[in-house]
Amino acid sequence: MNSPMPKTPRPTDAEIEILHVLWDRGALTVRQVHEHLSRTKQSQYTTTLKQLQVMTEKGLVVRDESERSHVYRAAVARDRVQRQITTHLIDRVFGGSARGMLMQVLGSQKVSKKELGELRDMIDEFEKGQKGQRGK
Amino acid sequence: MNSPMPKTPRPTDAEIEILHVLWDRGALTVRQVHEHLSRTKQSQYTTTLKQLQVMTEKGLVVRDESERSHVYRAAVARDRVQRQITTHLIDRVFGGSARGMLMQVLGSQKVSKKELGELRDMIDEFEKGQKGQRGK
DNA sequence: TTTGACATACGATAAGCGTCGTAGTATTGT
DNA sequence: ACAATACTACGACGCTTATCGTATGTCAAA
Repeated sequence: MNSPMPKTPRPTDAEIEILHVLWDRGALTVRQVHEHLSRTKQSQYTTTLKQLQVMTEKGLVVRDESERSHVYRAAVARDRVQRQITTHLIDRVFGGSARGMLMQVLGSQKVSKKELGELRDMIDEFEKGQKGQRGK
Repeated sequence: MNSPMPKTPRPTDAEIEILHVLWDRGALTVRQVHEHLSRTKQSQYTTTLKQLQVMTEKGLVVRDESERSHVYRAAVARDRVQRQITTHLIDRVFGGSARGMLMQVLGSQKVSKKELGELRDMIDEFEKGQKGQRGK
């Protein structure tokens, strides 16, 4: 059988920034994407254009060329990318231990008390839902 | 007051691989580091050497040149780097939401049932320990 | 119909990363 | 003493990322 999933490359930081815009707003023209980016950072229009063109080649976005102003939309799902990158981080930085990474996040100041409560609820959910999951 | 923390740059993937060796084994010569790396990947000795030299300039490792074979050790703590990189990921990929990232990890198949239990214990720990933490 | 606003295409550049070869110097074994 | 061995320094190369300028095409308004 041939490869079922061409498997897009991990997006770079700049690419993720663009993907966030597309994930949030759907299909946009280059100008619209550039508009949103300009709120935070400052860059030239052609930079955004070029970025989108490269991302098209990588398969990260798809382009509708039927109109004069091409319309782009994300070709990769947000949670797919989030998982892809997170998995890579766990492997490289935490030696493959998801538990190690969770401890790190819990230990840092990035999670509030309220969020801890929510998190425990989530865990209860998962424990209930997934019975015989493959353990590591 | 002057800058209190020179703040080392985020290590690259290749650099992290080397740091793991140093973190696990303490102070090593280039040859020793290269030995360990050779178990997994295949590369030339001078590649490891150059890498270590660059890392020295970046402040990621420190070098003892008193002997002919220089001895390197990590200049950045493992958990510091782990936090640094994880924080960056949360910011760029999850829009600053640690909770979002935790959900992603919990949702993926990377955490076994047993680990979920451990994780809840950890949460209880943290909830008990840190009373008035600054919420997000 | 000419001109200006707006699009895309594409080449160029600078910086960073990973990799290696080669040169030069010191150490050691015969 | 000298050849083989081991070590560091360093330049170079190919690749990717991020950024931009310029060329060129299109369309509508004056």
